[in-house]
Amino acid sequence: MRRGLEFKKKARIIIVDDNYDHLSGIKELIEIESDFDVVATATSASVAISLIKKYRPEIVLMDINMPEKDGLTAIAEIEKLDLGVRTIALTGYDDPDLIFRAMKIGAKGYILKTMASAQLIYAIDEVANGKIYLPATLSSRFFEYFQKSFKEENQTVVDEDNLLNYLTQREEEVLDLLTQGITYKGVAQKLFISETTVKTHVNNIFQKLQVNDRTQAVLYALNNGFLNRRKVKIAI
Amino acid sequence: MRRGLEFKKKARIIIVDDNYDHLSGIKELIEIESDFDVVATATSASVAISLIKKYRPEIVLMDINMPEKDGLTAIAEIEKLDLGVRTIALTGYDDPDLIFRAMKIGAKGYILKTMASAQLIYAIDEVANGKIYLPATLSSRFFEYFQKSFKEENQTVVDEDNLLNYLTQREEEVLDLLTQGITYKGVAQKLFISETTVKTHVNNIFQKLQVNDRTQAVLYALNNGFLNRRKVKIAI
DNA sequence: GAATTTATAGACCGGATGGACTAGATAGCG
DNA sequence: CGCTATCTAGTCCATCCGGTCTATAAATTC
Repeated sequence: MRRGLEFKKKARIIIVDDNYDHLSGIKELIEIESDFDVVATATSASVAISLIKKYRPEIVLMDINMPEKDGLTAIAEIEKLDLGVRTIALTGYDDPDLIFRAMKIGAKGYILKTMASAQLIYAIDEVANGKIYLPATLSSRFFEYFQKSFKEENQTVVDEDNLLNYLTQREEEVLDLLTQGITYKGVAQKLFISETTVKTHVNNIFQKLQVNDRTQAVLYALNNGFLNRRKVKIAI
Repeated sequence: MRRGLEFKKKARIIIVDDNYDHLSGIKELIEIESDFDVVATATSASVAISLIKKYRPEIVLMDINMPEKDGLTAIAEIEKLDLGVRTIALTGYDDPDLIFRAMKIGAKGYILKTMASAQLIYAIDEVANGKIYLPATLSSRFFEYFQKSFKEENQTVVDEDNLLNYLTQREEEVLDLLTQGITYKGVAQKLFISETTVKTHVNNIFQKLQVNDRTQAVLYALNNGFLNRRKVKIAI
């Protein structure tokens, strides 16, 4: 909408697939069924990256299942180049972990090879227009995986027989300051209590967390979600 | 498909919205346009939770923007109950952060009030069938936010003027052991060097990281992705 | 070959930390 | 009221830690 120039500009595409038959199949499909311009193809990730540097396409269709350098690593590298190239992962598997990793490293779309050709064209269109596109089915699978991982994280962090639960409020305050790398004297000043009191609290903390020194206490606190406790309640 | 019983079973729904007009509007819409069964409605989150415990619906439509207890907190609580209730967030805002937080805490869908009624019915249908549903537009926004957060994470962790980069290999080994809560004597034994050597290394580490003690050094290391350095390369 | 960096190690010192006790004040519970 | 938990504070003592300075061998760089 900004300028007339951008409007009818064909998106330029590079296709990467180690299987040459698939490659030419997809190429033909795109050339016949759509308005996009396939400027190059590659059967390996390393060649693809050279081509991308050379042609600076808008879109890259990347097969994930390739020998040698796999597609995910390739996508990560492309993202690191930061050329504004938008990559769509293309694969036969709808494994949630694969989808998650692809989206995490910056893929702008994820399409199954078994999907209808119209879907592929649509995906390219959406991605070329700056959107991120996941078909509803895959999106659903992604979110299941996404939510499961968060659920597990919350459980291990919040629940369980977390020794942090045995700390009194004052002890938590002291530990909180310790996790900021503050010395006993500093803690005493901040809490307006004597240094010996701090030491008493600290020793009790050691007992309860079953550790021997500050560093271990701090590490225990960090590894067991001490800092997250408040956030969980306030932020969500 | 499994049994005749499950096939035509109407999904039972509870609707929550602090605005009574919206509430009845949505209720009517669902009753007229779909086959679902609105078993109850509520204008506050706390009432809603009681009703959910009582009626055990399959689906809850939850308005996010409510005074008192907000919808996100309510969704989190419902998820904690673990009753198998599937919640769909319903709101006027397509703020990516809101979408992200809703999906993170376990919402099974996210619909804008401005969307067509057919979309709402479709969403309920999908969610009732065990899927997670985000309209393509919102899904796209979610992923932008999702990828941005990962990109930032990687940048702050890997690059930048990270003082950890100035450490020698030996110093890194020492720091690594310190981040495990090991004492100087222990480090000396593990590395087969004298304790005074460890102290020398540690003092150099303090200088380079510009900190004053072990705890601060460990905290610096953890906050600046010391442990991730290896993982970043292996995992992806 | 001289200069620099890194890893090693020692001495000395003072302050910080941790362990083991004791103990008073306060608040809550049965 | 007595019991318990919590917060407070103290003493004594041994050890650990951090600061500073010096020094040697090996490796690297110039």
